[in-house]
Amino acid sequence: MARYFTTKNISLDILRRHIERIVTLTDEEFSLISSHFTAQQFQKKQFVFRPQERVPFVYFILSGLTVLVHLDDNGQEHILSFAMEDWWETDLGAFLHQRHATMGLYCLEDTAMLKLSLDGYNTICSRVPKMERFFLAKANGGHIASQQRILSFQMVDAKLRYQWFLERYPFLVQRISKTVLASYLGVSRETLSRLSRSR
Amino acid sequence: MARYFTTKNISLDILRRHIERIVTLTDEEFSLISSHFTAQQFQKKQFVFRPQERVPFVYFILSGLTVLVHLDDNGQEHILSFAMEDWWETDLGAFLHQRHATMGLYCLEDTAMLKLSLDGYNTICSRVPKMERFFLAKANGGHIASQQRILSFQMVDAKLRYQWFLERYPFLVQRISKTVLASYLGVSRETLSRLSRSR
DNA sequence: TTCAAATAGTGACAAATGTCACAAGCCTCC
DNA sequence: GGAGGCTTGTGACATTTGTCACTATTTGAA
Repeated sequence: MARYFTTKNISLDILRRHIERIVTLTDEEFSLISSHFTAQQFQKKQFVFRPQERVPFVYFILSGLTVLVHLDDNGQEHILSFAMEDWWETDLGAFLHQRHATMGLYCLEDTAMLKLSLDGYNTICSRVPKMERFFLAKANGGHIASQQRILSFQMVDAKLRYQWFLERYPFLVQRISKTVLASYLGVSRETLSRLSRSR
Repeated sequence: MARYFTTKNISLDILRRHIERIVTLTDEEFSLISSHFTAQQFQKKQFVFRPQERVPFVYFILSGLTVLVHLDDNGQEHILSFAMEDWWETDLGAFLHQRHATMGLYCLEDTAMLKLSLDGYNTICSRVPKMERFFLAKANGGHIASQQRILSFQMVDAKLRYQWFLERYPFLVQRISKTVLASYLGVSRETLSRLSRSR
């Protein structure tokens, strides 16, 4: 039991440091905020949520590695984004509008998260208004990152996208399979295999 | 002069209705908000801002049609998004972080806008905190739209992207050239030409 | 350890797309 | 009305990428 509380407190420390990079908080404010988060663990190859399910939470990742995955009509998987330590992830549309998920959140590694419900999210925003600024900063950051990724699809061929990925996320390349990387880059596994050979 | 004020007031009515779809405002709140906006007109083929320039404003479009364009090292243009009546547009990264633009905002038609500076944006957010919720809603909407577009690049070939565009934006198809559409879809002009022929 | 499943590499071929070149049609401005 | 510019369509060909089939290697679980 002691171990449990220790772990939980460490998690909350990580969360607080993360938030305070954007807005500063009093102890009271943070204790109100943190009361809405719940810790949860997932194992490698587990889904946090699947397509078609409800998505009651947004997840703050403490450790591990997940992918946000879309399955198309042919059963093919497409990876929208990776999320790891210190990142927030969810199916944003499904979470905010309380709809069924169009994507799934899948763990590539054992992953520890703090989850926050929409109610908790709204309560936090109304009780600690500056948290709206925090979430706004995160949303803007996500939007900017998505635009960069759109550009990478329009501008450059698969080979250059691969090289960019190597430069930008060298630490990730170690942790994921080529199949997963191919799905993120939007090319077939075979094509990626040839790209990594020819340069 | 009378004409000018009339036009301006109509513009502000549009803005108010737009905001009040998300949050309700008192007259005092709206007058504080609107005092930070300035009307500006652009002609067809004009740049609102170019790559490498500063982007001091976010723009709310009253009428007309613009594209957010990126120029790559080969001088090729790639269209990130269209923006028309009732949409917000800017180079978000450049605006928020006061950096040089990586994209340009170009008018495909004569366009009327209301512009808002970062100072004005921050003032509005601190004086009328619920506006932070409004901007958060817009940012989230933009993020969700960008993710959809990433999926469209990963999932489907150019032909299907073209058909989706036809279904989703039939009104836009009337207003833009095939060359511009090709750049948005991420294919060459010639390929698009062949797609529209074969169905 | 051993066997099955997952992962990765590769060759052959087909399909999709880009690039280059050219011509036809349309619009605008003088 | 004509000249020039912009847009569009199209053919020929090269390149890229996907798909399929097969094999080798690694991983994981019994």
